[in-house]
Amino acid sequence: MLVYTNMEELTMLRPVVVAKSPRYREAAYEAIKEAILSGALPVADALTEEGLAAQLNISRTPVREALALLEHEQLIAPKGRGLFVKQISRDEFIEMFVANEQIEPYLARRAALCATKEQLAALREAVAQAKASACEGQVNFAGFLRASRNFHRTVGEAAGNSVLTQFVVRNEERADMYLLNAGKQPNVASMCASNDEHAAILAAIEQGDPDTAARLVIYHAQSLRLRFGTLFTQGD
Amino acid sequence: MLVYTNMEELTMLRPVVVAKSPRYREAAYEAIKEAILSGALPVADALTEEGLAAQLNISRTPVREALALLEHEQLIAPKGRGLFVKQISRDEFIEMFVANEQIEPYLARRAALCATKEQLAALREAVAQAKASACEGQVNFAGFLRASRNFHRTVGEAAGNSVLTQFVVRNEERADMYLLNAGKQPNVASMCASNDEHAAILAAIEQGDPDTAARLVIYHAQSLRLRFGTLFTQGD
DNA sequence: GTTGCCCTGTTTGTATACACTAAAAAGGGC
DNA sequence: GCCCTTTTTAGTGTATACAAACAGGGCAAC
Repeated sequence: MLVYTNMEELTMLRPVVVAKSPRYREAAYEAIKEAILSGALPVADALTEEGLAAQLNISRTPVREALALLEHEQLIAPKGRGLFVKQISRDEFIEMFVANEQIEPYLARRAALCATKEQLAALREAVAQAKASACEGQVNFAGFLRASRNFHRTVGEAAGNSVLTQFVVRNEERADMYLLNAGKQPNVASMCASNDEHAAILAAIEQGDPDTAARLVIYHAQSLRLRFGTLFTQGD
Repeated sequence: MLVYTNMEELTMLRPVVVAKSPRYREAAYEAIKEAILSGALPVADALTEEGLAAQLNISRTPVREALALLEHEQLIAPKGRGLFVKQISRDEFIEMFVANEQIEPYLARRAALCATKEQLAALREAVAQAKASACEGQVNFAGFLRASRNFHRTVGEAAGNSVLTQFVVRNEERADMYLLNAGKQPNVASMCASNDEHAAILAAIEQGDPDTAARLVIYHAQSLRLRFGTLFTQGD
């Protein structure tokens, strides 16, 4: 009862060890979110409380609470009968992109002024992880996106604004869902280029150069717009 | 069972009629959130599931789910044993203030370009409501804050970015909690001045003047900083 | 008087039971 | 064979039951 065993057939949630003080709600929340963000849960299938509970080897109650949180976060949404992994629309994707564009230059600027040694190390680690997922050996798109999110999260933490950081990360989670599920997997070259831009931002932060960091973040956003091509029309 | 009756002694949640399709979770969420944002729930008292359930005349299950959502939203937080209305710290308040400062000029600019007639009417209504709560008759601080939030929410909706709008509104909800509970009630003159600035922003939006709208929003933020006085140090 | 321990009551966290709803499936008329 | 009606059934929403954790108080020992 402490570990959910993946005995079932449908989805493959990553094994999760539940903390000793049993908080199954948290564990279910993490496990389902993880499954969504790694693309393991097909968007077509309904998420039934009972099915998830069986897979996690717990009762419906904490699963239900976890689903309520995920729905609140708009990672899942009711559609007809049942809850489904949310199909992010193109318009929502653009909204989230624009939102982060407004915020991230500020965060990068602050990060260049405030980042600690540990945060710089975490940024280097995120860049390395993304590189490993995209540019070395087998391509792992979900892993690349996760590493990218960690990069942005750490920039936000370094900037010392947890409110903005959480917002940016949640936007990226949902934007990544769009990319994962909308058949928009970019080619390896794009992923590596994006990560190179992260590396450049990191360098500016390391040198404590807020203007360059902000400028590179804006350049990064412009590059992404070019890569996403037809998603954006001029003027957005 | 359809209406919670305020028979109990402790708090005074506003009467809420539950929708016909009984979704008590939603009703409980709205009722508790409403009570928090109107200052009816004292921050000192623990929110017990059973107590709230008794007041709402429903069982613990939907109350518990509503509390989980509110905790996720950081309107309430566990402290020792039990959940409490969250005491927003000065630092968090500043974070939220800075966050909105980054975003609202953009929203005002877009609103000036895109607002519909209905949205302009809603903005006028919000300004009038705030004026009525602050500058006419008995002062109603919670009502003033609610009307201000409606103003910002409508600007966001007019800008056509629901992601940013929700973020801004949630920040203001929590910032207003700080103001409500930290003994920071400004005087009537400040409230009226703030609302006059809203009226000026509205005028710029009505005239379809994005530059002026954005400039006035920035001025509004600066004015708020001055009114909050010692909360901010230079350089934030 | 103080300190440590146990007991008790309260509250949470999870499981389960039950009612109701809506989708799916079976069956019958045309 | 197709469409409409009826029945079944899968799944949700809520209530309740139960176990475990924790706080507080009382009591005894020092």
